[in-house]
Amino acid sequence: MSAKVAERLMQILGYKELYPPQRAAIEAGVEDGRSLLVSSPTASGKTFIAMVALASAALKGAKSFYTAPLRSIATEKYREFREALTKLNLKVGISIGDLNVNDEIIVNRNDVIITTYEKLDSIIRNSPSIIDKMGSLVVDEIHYVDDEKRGPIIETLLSKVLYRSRGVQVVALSATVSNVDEIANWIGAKLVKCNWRPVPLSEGVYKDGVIHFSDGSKRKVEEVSANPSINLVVDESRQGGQTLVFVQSRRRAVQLAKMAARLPRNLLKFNQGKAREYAAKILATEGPRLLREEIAELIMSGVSYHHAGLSNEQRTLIEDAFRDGALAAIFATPTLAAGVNLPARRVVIAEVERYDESYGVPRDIKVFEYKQFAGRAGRPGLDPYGEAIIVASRPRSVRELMEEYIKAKPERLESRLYGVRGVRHSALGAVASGIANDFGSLLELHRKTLYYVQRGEEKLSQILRISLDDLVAWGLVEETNGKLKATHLGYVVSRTYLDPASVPKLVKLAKRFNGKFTTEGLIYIISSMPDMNLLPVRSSESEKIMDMAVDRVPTLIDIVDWDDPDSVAALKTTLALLDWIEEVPDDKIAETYDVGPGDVASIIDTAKWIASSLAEVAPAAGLPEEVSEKLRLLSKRIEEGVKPELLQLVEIPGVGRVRARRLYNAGFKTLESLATASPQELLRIPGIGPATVASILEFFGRKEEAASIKGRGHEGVGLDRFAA
DNA sequence: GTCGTCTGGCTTTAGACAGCATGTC
DNA sequence: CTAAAGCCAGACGAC
Repeated sequence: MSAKVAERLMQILGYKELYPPQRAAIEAGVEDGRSLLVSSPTASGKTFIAMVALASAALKGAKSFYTAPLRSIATEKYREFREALTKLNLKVGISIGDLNVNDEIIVNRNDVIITTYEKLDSIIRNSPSIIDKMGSLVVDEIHYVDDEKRGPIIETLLSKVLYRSRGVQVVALSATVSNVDEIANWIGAKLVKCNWRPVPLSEGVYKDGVIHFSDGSKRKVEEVSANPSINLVVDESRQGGQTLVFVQSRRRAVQLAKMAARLPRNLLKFNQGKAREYAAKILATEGPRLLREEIAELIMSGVSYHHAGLSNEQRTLIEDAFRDGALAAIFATPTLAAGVNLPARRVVIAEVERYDESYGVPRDIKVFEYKQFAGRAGRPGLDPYGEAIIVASRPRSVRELMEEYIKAKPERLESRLYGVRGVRHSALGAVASGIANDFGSLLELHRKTLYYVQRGEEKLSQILRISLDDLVAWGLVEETNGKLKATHLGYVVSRTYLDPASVPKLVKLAKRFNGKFTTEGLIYIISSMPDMNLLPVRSSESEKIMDMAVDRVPTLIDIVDWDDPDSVAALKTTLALLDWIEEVPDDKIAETYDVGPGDVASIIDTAKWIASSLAEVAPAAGLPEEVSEKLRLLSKRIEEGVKPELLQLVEIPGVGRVRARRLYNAGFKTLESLATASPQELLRIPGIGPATVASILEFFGRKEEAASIKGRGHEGVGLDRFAA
């Protein structure tokens, strides 16, 4: 039966024939549990190969796992897999960090489980025996091993699977890189390498009004604007196609989008009706009003920008708008290249230099990154071809860029496990979950990393020794007679998934606070943890931050190390979070701290995770129980963005911080007082409409009343200015 | 003296995973 | 280490 899996999937998906890499993968034995490394361009059908592997193993009664670097990718694949695999009577589940689910239930109830890397790592930590039931593991975007931050997770995650079970089928999917054979060797996989693309790609360099394609052909572009990228957008739009323009800074993305929007109306082709719809949807999102209006206006002109300063909702809307033909172009930072599938006929790489923080100078992007951008060119089934065009900046010659990028081979993938941070994390997880119980087994386990394959035993052993010594010194692991065992604290830290280095940092700061933990003090501790992501501090800004601190958090003045930029950034982040839980409107926060709504959302998300994790860690680290309670409360407040008195009210679906405050101020201070409120009374409160009232009534089980309210029609969303 | 413009120096610069609880988009 | 654009202060010039 297993040999038929691919055929059955073809039928389900309506495929008539397979793409070359798919055929190659079948021939190589995906259906029979062979481990594979599939290296082929974007959109060459790797998802189908993943499906075949997952389904084949699951149909034999084993658990199949699919793991990816981003929640958005995981969600996209979840929908796709569920759609197809349910028809084979397989159950598909997803477990990622922002969904409220129990991993064990998800794993037990489903045949195919979709996760992010970290989530799968965490699942394995909590129950390593899952590996024994694992039939197939698909690791998507495995080239992420080369990522400074996330790479070590993939390596050590995979090392645990490879170490514990020789039978698991690992199907690794990768973009094209030069050392694929080495990667295949690492995971013990057969290499399926293929450069075939579903849509032919032509690559070129644009300079002084002419596109020089790599095949020698040229195309003259009318210079309607002073900006080369915009000329390329207009040129493509005239031919009826869409363009993605990749830039290397947010500001640049915004600026170019605005420039394009000022173009004479007839130069860009896009669906104006749809554009209006999406502009209205953007206006209805959360976040600063000015920013929403700015994007809405841009969309009305058929363009938008796209970067991580936007909220996820806004980003998704912009992507949808592009897919729907409402936009002629998107000007994006590299987020868009890494995320969900969003192809365009033309891709413009507006600049190949990017400022590099670690060196303090601009550097050229990698060939690999260029190929990732270029991979977005050409929509399968829609475009006869795709184009990737690099814009030559003034000092660059066409030939230089052609040699350095278009004709160049992508770089090797290098292990990033050289730092102690990743190894510490992995070692603690291995010891706490019982996968390793002495230095020997720990070393054995880490021999299954790419780092070992590339750097050898000596270096690995050194890093491991240092990491272990740290863990012992911090009281997370005990080493007696060569046997390793996690302490209670070690178990807790491992389970929370915090960086083990959080512990010494927490202990040190706790001492500084001398037993007095105020709300701002705790937020500062949260912001100082190694896992926190901090708001950027401009050099001209530190004085302003100091003034605000004197005013608002005088207790922190002596705690902050003013010479340490990270400490100042933690303070800035603390102030923003404090505003958030004091119910300052989010657009006000974004403005005060000069960041986008996406940045605010990001610190909130991280802070609430760290807060609740620290609540677990604190007692184990010897801090009073009351600190834990405060942290738990704080985590809730950060999640909802409210003062303590609103925590009850925000439990109601449809009631967030704003509506809760309105209800509270109208006298409904508790759930009890709301439970018996009359609908008419509630409707009189400004900002509380029929939909909200219905939701409140439903929450209290007053179904009939809720239904009668719902019947009264909908409110407009206040988007009249865009209504034709 | 006041206003407007030019210029040179200084500043800034991408992204985003993880816990817990509960029968799940 | 190989950039480029915004911003601001100060210089300069016209009146």
